[in-house]
Amino acid sequence: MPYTYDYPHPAVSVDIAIFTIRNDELNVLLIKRAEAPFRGEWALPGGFVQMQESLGAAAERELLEETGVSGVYLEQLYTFGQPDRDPRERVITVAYYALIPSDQVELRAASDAEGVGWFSVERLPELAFDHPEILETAMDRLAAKVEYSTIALQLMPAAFTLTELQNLYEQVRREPIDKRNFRKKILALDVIEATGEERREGPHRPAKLYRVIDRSRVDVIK
Amino acid sequence: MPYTYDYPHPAVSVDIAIFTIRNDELNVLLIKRAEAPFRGEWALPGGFVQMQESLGAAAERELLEETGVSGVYLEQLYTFGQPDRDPRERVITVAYYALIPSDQVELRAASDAEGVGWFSVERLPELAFDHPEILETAMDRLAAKVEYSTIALQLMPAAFTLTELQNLYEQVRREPIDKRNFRKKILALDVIEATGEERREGPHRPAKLYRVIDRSRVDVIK
DNA sequence: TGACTTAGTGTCTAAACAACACTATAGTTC
DNA sequence: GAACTATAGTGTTGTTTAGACACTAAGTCA
Repeated sequence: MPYTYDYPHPAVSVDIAIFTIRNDELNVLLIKRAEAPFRGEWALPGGFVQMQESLGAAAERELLEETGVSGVYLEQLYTFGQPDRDPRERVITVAYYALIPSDQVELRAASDAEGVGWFSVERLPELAFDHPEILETAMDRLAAKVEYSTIALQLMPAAFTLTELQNLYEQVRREPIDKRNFRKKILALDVIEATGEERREGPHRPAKLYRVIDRSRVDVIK
Repeated sequence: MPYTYDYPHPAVSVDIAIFTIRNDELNVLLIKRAEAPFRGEWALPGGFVQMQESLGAAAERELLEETGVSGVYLEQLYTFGQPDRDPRERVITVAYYALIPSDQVELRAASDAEGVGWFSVERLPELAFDHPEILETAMDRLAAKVEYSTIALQLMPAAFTLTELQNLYEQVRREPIDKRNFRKKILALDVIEATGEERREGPHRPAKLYRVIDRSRVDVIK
């Protein structure tokens, strides 16, 4: 059943950079393309926007399909529309990025399901289309927001140590942070609290565990 | 000549919030709609993206058509795609905003040409479509960027006084600024310099004039 | 020449940020 | 059980930045 218009229309898709933390490293979810173009190459998950759904709803739908999660941090990133970015037809893509707490990652995607994989942002494969540019834009946005908001907490699991949190900040910012200054600052924000538990692992002093006080909030700081 | 696709495609447009300063007030350019829907109401200038042009090129084209200017600050803002935002068909719009130095405004739009007008952002008319939301988003972005960059200088003419510049900051931020602190801070950035001229107007001490050192640069500060 | 109006200038206090090193506590080894 | 190892945890000081605050300067005009 064909759809006909008086003048040409582009296709519109959403693509999502889905981040989480695995093995203390920032990871992004990629899909192995099963069809041409770029068959066999890795790409950001995405799909076409349905006519009756909003852009945000399309992004949520893609996120749910690929990871099984919903209700996590999801933000529109940028819209990419170079005329030749897809060799088949003109496709304009509205890119989003999502942050998933590392304990909410479904086994479906976490296990090495065929054609889906988590990749450390330090060791990315070749990407299809203009997805390298999209992913770079997402990482730049994330790095910028980490500086002036509490967005990084959206990646933390239900309980975590301050060392793990500092490690995330250091990865995103790509530079080391002083331990004492970091703890002073993050605790002064009053956005995390000690759970009272601690984690023992290895021949050294156990670390206190913390939780995010209000997961639904991302504060702008300063 | 109809264009046919196997599945439905939305239309894609760009809309631009074009800002300048007129009479010491932040102004935005609006177009009076000549056709339905929202005939006779004011709207942001915009149009459909051509199949062979990039999104940025479409925005530049619209900007040039409406104001006669090019080469000014132009940035993608956000993409709006609620399914019902246009009653005719599904239209997804990629919004941009532009900043025009107040001495580059062409008479065409500056004069009260039929169907085009500059409006103070303090006294806006009713707007068509979801353009109130788009314009609010643009003003929020501008206010945010003024805080941490030198973007405000993109609105200043070739020569201006520090009082005029401070006045712009106060309007965008919607709160008064201390004159001495403002001058200290802006001069310490080393992005403007005295022209050596001064402006005499009215029964009081003349004001020194300044110019932007490098118009093409927008620095992120701090 | 005095009144009026906007331009222009400096100091002090408080807060935020950056640099910096040692003690605590668990597990493991001998 | 003493010594070793590895990571957790903790304060102070100097520097920089931000904010509060009031008077003098230099034109025009009556």
